[in-house]
Amino acid sequence: MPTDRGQAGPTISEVAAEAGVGRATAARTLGGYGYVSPELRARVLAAAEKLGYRANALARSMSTGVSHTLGVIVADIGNPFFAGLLRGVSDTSRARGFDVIVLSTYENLQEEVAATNVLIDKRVDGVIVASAALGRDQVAHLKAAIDRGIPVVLVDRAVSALDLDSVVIDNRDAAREAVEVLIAAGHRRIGFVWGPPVAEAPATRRELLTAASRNLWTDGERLRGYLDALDDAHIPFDPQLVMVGPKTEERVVTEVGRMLALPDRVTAVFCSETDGMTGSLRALRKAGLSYPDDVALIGFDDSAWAAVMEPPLTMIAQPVHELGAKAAQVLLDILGGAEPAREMHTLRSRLIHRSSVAPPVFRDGGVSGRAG
Amino acid sequence: MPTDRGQAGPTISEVAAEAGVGRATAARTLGGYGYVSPELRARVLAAAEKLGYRANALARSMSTGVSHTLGVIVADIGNPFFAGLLRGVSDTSRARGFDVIVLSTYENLQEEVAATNVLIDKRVDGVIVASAALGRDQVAHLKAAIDRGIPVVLVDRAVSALDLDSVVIDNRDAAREAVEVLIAAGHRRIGFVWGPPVAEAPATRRELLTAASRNLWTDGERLRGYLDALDDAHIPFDPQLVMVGPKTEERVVTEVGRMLALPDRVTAVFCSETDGMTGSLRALRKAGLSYPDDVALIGFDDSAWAAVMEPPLTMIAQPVHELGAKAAQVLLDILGGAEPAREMHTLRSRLIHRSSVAPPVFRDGGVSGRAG
DNA sequence: CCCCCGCGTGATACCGGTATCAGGTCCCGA
DNA sequence: TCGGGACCTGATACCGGTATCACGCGGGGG
Repeated sequence: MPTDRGQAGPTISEVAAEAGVGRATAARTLGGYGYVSPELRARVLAAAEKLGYRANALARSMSTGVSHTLGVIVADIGNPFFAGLLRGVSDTSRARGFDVIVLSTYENLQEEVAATNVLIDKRVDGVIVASAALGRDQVAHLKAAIDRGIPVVLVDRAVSALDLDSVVIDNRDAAREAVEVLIAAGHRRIGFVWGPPVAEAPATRRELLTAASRNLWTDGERLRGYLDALDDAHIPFDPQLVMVGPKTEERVVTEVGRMLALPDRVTAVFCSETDGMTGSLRALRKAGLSYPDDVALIGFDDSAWAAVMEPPLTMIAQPVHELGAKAAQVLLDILGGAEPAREMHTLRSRLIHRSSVAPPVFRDGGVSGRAG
Repeated sequence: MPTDRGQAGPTISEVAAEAGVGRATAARTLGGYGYVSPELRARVLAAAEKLGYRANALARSMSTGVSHTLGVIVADIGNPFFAGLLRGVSDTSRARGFDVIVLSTYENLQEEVAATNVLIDKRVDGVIVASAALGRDQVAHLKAAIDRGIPVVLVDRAVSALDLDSVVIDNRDAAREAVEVLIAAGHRRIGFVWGPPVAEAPATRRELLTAASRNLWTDGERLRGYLDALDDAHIPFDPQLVMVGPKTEERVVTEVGRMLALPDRVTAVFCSETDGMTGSLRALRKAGLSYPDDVALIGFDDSAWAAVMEPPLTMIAQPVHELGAKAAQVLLDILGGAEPAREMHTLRSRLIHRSSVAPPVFRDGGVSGRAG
């Protein structure tokens, strides 16, 4: 069926025939390489225009070995954080002529491996990944990509077992700063809505740190920041005040409710993620408490909503767009021939002071902290 | 440099050589077509395993003509609405073995055309697009894709000039229902945070409708729903109560502020998008007003935040994930050989009644409506 | 006047798969 | 014993580009 050919659009040979020149001449003209006399060039261009010629990028990639496509692997494309990051990646790569294939892993390493294979098969030029990998035994898929000559840049999460460029924010500092603000306001019973899914609640600080190292890099860093601030203020660590387990809003509600019901209850809560903040707010309401007087609040991931809450919430804003943009830039530079720096590019987050932090109030019949 | 070959991974020929069989035999084994004796099959498989063979999807696409890749064109990948939609697309297409290239247009038709061309060039098997196109003169790029045999499915926005499958929500009904709720509560001065960028504020209902037809389909539908509800209740339309122009949060703040400052001020506000609601909330606070008593509020695009506001907000929840999933499903079915239905698949949105709607209060020295 | 060189063009070998088809082997029946 | 057919296997022509190279033609120098 010659009609089928019309379907998929004209090829370079058809343009050449139409223009009455050789295939190679048409190819040189349309491909923009080699020399073609102005006269023939004009004829080819006219023929291409007439036929509506568009180069087949697949065929081009076959012979050049470059696809002008980047692969991006994130936990969840539907999460506003990753959506913003993706926008950063997408904006800067499009500006340099690259397109993006996005794959979500839902924090599942199997999916991450599968995603990597898909990208290898599709011969992307480079990969940006927010990896869930931790130990040396979990990075084989990324190593495989690199071995095949596909540069990999990590984003949002560093992976110590891999010596790669990674673009992250100062998670530890950000968490420490937030908790310091809480401490400076006089709080000593500070709950932490954390949430890596661990087998059982860690009882000691050591167990907690172990759990942290077995989980997402960002979570580990934020926990360390929390601990840093406590240590500096000589506030003893209390395992009852950190929530572990899946970070669903429902669980946050019950867990924060628990911390609020403790005899020596929490007077401040620090949330490690957006869902943490909305969950905490529900828990507060359920307990008939309000902020900032009954409990002070700081959370990760600012949004337009946080600013219109009454009172407005003090939040940590991550530079989501820049995170993605920088990752793309580093990767594109490597593709452009730059030597990989294999370093950690740390972007600064920003603590936005609004009105959800106030000093703890000492209620009748109870002391809300050991502050003296 | 034979080392370069090692870089990109082994080819089928190398596997064949390693296994000591012909290229075609290795291809049949690895490609899973034709017949190969168990013995040779085992040898090929072993060789492939040993060499770490992965098929080059580009080469495969070249000869089969299918890329197992879908193209998705949205306004803004960073927008939570599209991010959720994209997740729906991505989930269902991955389940069927398709991957996704995402392009953002930022509501710019030029970008949409460019995006379409990129997808044509990369030979995607199908396209899902939330198009900004309106008239017959703005759909050439989509027609071109279809002419080349690439099926197109519209999502979120229908395009009347194109007879295609489109997956949308009941925008008009949703808007009408929301405004009806406001009217039922006794409101007659109902502001509409709308927002298509029009040259100058339309003074009449007719001008407004004209403006609507020159803008995003969803916006037009929502405007009609607003008007429907007003008509049914015999409430005269007042152009002062609908905000036009770019829907940035800043503009919403000033525009809603204006409506609030009117002599016969607004007692309820209906917002056509997330930014509309946060902007309205800021405007309220600025005016020293609160909801639901001073002004009732209903907005589009529910989020976890709307539920934790105090009082919680009554919102319209769009089935974002389903929107994307359904679009992907329709497209994939067409790719699977199904005849395009060329119909409008309308998904139901849900009005979530919370506590931001109350009857208007009649204040000292002024009547807030003509309700008697 | 002829040769050589350079320029412009077209023929062609890739890239790495798919898919068709020719041909070799082996077995069976006449 | 020989012919025919079924069954495997491998050679090869695509897909649509890129890039190398050979060739023909024209002009300038010896």
